Amino acid sequence: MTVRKTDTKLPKKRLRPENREQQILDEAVSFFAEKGISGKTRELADRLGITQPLLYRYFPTKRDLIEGVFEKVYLNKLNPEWLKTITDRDRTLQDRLCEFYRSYSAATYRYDWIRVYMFSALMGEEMNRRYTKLIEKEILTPICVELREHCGLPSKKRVSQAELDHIWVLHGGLFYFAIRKHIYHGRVSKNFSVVVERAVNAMLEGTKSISADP
Amino acid sequence: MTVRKTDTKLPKKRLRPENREQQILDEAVSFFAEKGISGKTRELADRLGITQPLLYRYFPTKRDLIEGVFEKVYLNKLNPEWLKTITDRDRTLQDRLCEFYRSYSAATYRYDWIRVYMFSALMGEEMNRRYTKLIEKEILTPICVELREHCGLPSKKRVSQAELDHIWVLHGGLFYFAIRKHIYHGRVSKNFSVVVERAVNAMLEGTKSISADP
DNA sequence: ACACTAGTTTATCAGATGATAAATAAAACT
DNA sequence: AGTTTTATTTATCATCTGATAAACTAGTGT
Repeated sequence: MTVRKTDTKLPKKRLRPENREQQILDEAVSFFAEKGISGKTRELADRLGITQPLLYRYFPTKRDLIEGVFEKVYLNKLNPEWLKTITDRDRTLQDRLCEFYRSYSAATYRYDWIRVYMFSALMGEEMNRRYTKLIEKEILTPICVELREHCGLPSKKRVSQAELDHIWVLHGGLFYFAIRKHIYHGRVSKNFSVVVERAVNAMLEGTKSISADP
Repeated sequence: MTVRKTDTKLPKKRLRPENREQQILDEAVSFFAEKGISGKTRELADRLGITQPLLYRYFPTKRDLIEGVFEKVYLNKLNPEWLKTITDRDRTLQDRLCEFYRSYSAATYRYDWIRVYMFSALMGEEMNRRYTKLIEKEILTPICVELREHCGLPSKKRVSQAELDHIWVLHGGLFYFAIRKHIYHGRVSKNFSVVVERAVNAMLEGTKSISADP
């Protein structure tokens, strides 16, 4: 069977190194997000419309490419605005947390991000643990402090593991929405904001309520 | 360098097919949970102290072995007692949910289970989607019904996606505890029961509270 | 127009890996 | 004990896959 060359194939344009590297990295993120880290370099090259050895001009080993993908996904994902939002006591905590999760989810609850994140976590990548610790320190601990204030509790002692775990249930519960969507491919509400509002509202009211009596 | 045969090597006992198959399957679960689905058959055989071709006597292909692992992990994981616990209106909902999560977490929040579950999900395995739907139907929907009762709301209409998503935040939030522990290898509280109690209590109180005013 | 530079392809390797066939030996049977 | 059966190993294959080297050619400068 003869192959008809009727497809609109662009006359193989050459790219400048920096552009080609970016192009490869972009496609690699979406490729490995879909296929997992054991995705084959030849298949990635096919998607890019280039030959497999060309990858090795820009990334000496597959591991280097994967690391590029990880970096691209993990890097600069902590927006300094978030801490400001969370600690802005001129607004209600409900309001602040909803805005934070609106912004945070827009940044991270994406197909590529969620999946690469989970693949790297399963691989035991150091980068993942570092990120989780950073979230605890820069986001969850401040939320715990604000939560104390919201519940009318004193805030002298260090935020405990129990307090962190309590807020992790909300944080992880909302993250799990993205897992259900992008990893389980299950049915989820279209409007995530509504889910956030309800969950945050219930958590705040509930936590205040149970902090009162014992 | 000569190898000293000083190791206490048992004189290669033969197993009956059913025993050997079970032994392989048991080790395969823990092996693939750790290494992921791209774990090599030779390495698995090494762990078992057998040769790699022997695996193929019991499982014609690697895929068959993996499917055995999936089945072993997914099968019979839905305890009929759970539904009874959840719907037993002689007890407080707080009490019922805490007991359910105690039992549910003991059954599923295990290193092997959580990881194989996540690997299979990332592979887009049908088994995973089926399981998730089953959880929604047999566990989460009943909880939503009980939650309506708990909040003094009427329960005529069908449980909505919004209601499911709300309870998914709790369910996923608690599941996320296991993800943090077994996938992220992060620091978590020793006593999961305490986390459950607090989260369930806050959710129930909070949801009742926000169901009252609007 | 010619030569040079460097981005890209072609050809190929070496090791890994899933899988198979034949040889071996432990257990079971007579 | 001798024979048969079959669990297990040894040897090996075909293919895949990450990686390398050399050939090729589009673009650039003179």
